[in-house]
Amino acid sequence: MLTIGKLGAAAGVKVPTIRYYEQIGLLPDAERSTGNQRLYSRAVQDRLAFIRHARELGFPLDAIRDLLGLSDRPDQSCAEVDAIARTQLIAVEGRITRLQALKGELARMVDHCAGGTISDCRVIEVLGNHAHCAADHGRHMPCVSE
Amino acid sequence: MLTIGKLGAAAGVKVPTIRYYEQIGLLPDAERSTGNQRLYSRAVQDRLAFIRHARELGFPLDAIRDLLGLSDRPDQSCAEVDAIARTQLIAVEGRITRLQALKGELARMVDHCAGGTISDCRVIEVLGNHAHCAADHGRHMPCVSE
DNA sequence: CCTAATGTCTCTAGGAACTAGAGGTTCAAG
DNA sequence: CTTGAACCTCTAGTTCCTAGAGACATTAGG
Repeated sequence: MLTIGKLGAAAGVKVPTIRYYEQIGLLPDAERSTGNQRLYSRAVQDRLAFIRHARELGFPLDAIRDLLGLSDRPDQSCAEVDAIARTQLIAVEGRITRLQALKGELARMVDHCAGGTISDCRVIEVLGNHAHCAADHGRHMPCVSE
Repeated sequence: MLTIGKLGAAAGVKVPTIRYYEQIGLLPDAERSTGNQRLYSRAVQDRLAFIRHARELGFPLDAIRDLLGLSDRPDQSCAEVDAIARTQLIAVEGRITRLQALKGELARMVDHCAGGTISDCRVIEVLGNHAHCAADHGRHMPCVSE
């Protein structure tokens, strides 16, 4: 059994964040030592690692709660998880595309910067170009940039 | 010239968010009509679209402020700009790396989920397992954050 | 065994980036 | 000229943490 500090170090999550996750029900109420300190099993460590990764990758806590809820009821069909994962996959691909455009522009600036000025900075155009958008906000809000 | 509502619709940003961006200095104080309503040029629309995209990609407002600064001061010497661009370039590369890791994991989840039940999916393991991380944050090191 | 350092406890408050609401004003269509 | 949508300011709430205060618990060294 791990103390909260060890757990946090192992999962890369700060101690107050762990207590916060418990408070909002994302982690179960921890067992306590005789001195009232929280103790955690390996299973909780996995759960926390999952939450941490999912957060890092942009899932809101509500979505994470859903995913965890699904894996807490292991006899259900995968359809729902599959749908969530597919949706997220498409969004992630769009993000990567746009980040690569931005990366290209930043790299260009760093290259061209040798001794000159930035009069030709085009970062705004690079990310302003909706052609690189994933489908997500293109559908609801038409891209009116021209 | 656009009203705030039109601008918001064009850029996919809610009206109160635009006023908030003005308040914190991310957008310039808008010109006003005779009736005191905000009016926006095409340049502001591009700037707002940029902010929106950058936010979507997970940049904090401070980083966006830096990025916008690159194009706001086109006559400035390269040293400062170069530093900002390099810093942001590293952040972008880190983001891309982690997103590619996520993409792989989501693809894994979709594969494993095909037609099965959740007990086969092992959702927590897939995202919780550090062995599949491209961005290495081993058990004892906190994940690299930007 | 005692003590000092470190870790943990609860609780409250703050911060980032919005978001929603109240109560009032302005604009544009009929 | 009226009416309803869109706008104004201001305050307060939301999400997801993060930091601090003051007190109790655990552990390594002497």
